[in-house]
Amino acid sequence: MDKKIIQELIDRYVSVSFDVNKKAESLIKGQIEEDLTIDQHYIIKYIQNSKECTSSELAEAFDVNKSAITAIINRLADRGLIERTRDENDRRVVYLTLSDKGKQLLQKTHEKVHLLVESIITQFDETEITNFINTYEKLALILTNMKMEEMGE
Amino acid sequence: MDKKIIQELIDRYVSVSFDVNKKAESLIKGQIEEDLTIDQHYIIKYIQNSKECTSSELAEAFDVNKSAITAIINRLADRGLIERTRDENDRRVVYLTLSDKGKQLLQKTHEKVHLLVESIITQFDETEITNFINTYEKLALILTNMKMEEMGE
DNA sequence: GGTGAATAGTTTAACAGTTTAACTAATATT
DNA sequence: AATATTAGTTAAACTGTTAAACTATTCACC
Repeated sequence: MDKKIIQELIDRYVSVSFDVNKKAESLIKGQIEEDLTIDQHYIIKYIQNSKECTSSELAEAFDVNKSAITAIINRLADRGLIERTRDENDRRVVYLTLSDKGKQLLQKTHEKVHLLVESIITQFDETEITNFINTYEKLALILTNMKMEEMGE
Repeated sequence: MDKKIIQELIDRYVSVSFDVNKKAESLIKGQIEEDLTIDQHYIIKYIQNSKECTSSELAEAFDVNKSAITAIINRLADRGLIERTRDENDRRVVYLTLSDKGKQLLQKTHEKVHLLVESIITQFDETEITNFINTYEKLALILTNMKMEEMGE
């Protein structure tokens, strides 16, 4: 690839990804139910989609210290959205699950976000958006590999 | 478009964008100089690229209240990275500029981030990445319009 | 089988970022 | 001239974050 073209692509990518992230985040904020923060929403969502979720897994997934997770989980547990259950075989481990209240909250937000994303996605033609998501997923894979290499060092 | 396909695309998009954001952010964190936070980095970057930057403009661009910007700018000004200058014609307005120290810091990070993004981008072929960025920019445009409609309500 | 290392999670202190509301100072409106 | 609007700051309260020290449990292995 030509050097100049690469430089231009880099600039465009850096700029557009910042832009889209900011705006998408602010749109999602608008869809979230009842005073949940965006981080709390993502934590709840992750717990729902994970089979046996632990604090360590969350810390790994969100790339923060475990104590940051403890703080968030405490707030959500205080509000009755999350429940903690000790593993009977390994009593160090605490499994996190959503309460019914937590599930309901997530469900409402999930539907709203889906509608929002749908209203955006359908403005593209199918080939374009499919290609886009395919490349996006390749990018995710590359980033995962880079992170793993970084860990391995 | 078929309903099922749309649903699948939505799920994939929501999932992959979360994934890429988390990982990209953590990679960028690793490139930032001297204890700047990622928000501080983006603020400095924005000030550099804007002609006559004010707190109000930053608050708009980052979608937060002006008082949040004041707090960040205070910290950066205390460290001598940013300077404030009052507008002589409208003395309510304060222009924000980078000090030499601030510019140097940004430059170093900028180079590192560029190298990082370059090492990623060059793993794709030119057509694919160009198409990807084109679509990404369309998406940015759609989100901008949605935000503007929201404001207009 | 007991000792030391590793693991899961919590606590605490300190700080960054955020919102809301009240405020100051300057400019615009009428 | 009086009133409203605008730019920015301050203060209080909260969320998210790290680093370091801690508890409780399990693992390794001699």
